[in-house]
Amino acid sequence: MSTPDLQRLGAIYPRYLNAIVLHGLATAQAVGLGPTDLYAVGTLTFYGRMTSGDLAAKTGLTTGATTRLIDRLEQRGLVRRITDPADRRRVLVEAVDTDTLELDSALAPAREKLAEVFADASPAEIATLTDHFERAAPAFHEAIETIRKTA
Amino acid sequence: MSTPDLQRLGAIYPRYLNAIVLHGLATAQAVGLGPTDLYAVGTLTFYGRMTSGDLAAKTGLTTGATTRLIDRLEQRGLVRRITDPADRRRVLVEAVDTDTLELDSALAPAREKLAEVFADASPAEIATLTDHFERAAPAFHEAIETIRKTA
DNA sequence: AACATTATCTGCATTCATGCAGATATTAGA
DNA sequence: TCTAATATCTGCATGAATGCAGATAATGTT
Repeated sequence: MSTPDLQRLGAIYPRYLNAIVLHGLATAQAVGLGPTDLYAVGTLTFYGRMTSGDLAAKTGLTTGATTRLIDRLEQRGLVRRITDPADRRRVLVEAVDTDTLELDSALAPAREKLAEVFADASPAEIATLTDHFERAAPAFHEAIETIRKTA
Repeated sequence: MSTPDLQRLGAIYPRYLNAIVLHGLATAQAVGLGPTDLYAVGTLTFYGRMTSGDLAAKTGLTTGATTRLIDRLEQRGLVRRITDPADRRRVLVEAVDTDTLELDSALAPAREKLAEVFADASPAEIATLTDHFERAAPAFHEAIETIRKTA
């Protein structure tokens, strides 16, 4: 690929990521949750129920801090604790699906504006973007693990 | 565009955004900064010097909290205060360019893995992605403003 | 010149997330 | 059965980010 292409990509990409994270922080603030809390809910929603320990690993918190995190989220009715019948030491945590969540209204502006962006894309372009997202998402997760191991 | 396309996009996109924000949080933790602090530096880096008040608006903090934020970042040598000669009440803040920053090493894993993802894309696909990023970034910024006004 | 407005900073207080170390409950192994 | 290992929880303490209200300094206005 040619250099001008890469230059243009290199110029916008960090700004793009910056904008997404800032939007994530603003969203958390809007719903009155800490960033970690909000994105823990997201993790549980997208990846399904998991043990408290697994959630601790995902978030990078200690198990004690994770207990408290689950406490906060449970109190808000965002997640639910289920004791694992197979191993009663373990606690499975799962997101409560709540479309009633104020989160929806906080995400609405982004949804609307992004809908416009995607609406102007051809089917082929949508496919290209989707392919990219499908590869980039796990890449970020791997990077997170690497960062945690290194640090 | 066809429904299957949109379904696939709708399935991956929230996970993709979740991954990016989680990566942002992990990065902040790795460099020992709060999320707000790290992304304030990013904002200053990408958008250039601005007044303390403008930074307060961008971050959604009060001016008092912003003063403290700048204090923290200045103490770390990440930003610099410059009194505006035209209006000496004002304080311009700018990012100190420091390639030496440990931030670079924290971002390295993501950079490497994303480089692989982008390397497999054709020039046309890169162009599609770049176009998208260029439109999505401002969309997120607009969404942030809308959220703040609403909340 | 006097006053109002604006921009940033400070003192004080509060909230909250988090770590750490030890406690408890459960399971696995010898 | 006794002991070790594992998973989560609790008590305690701490640090850190933030808001708020008032202080300070500079500018604009009449």
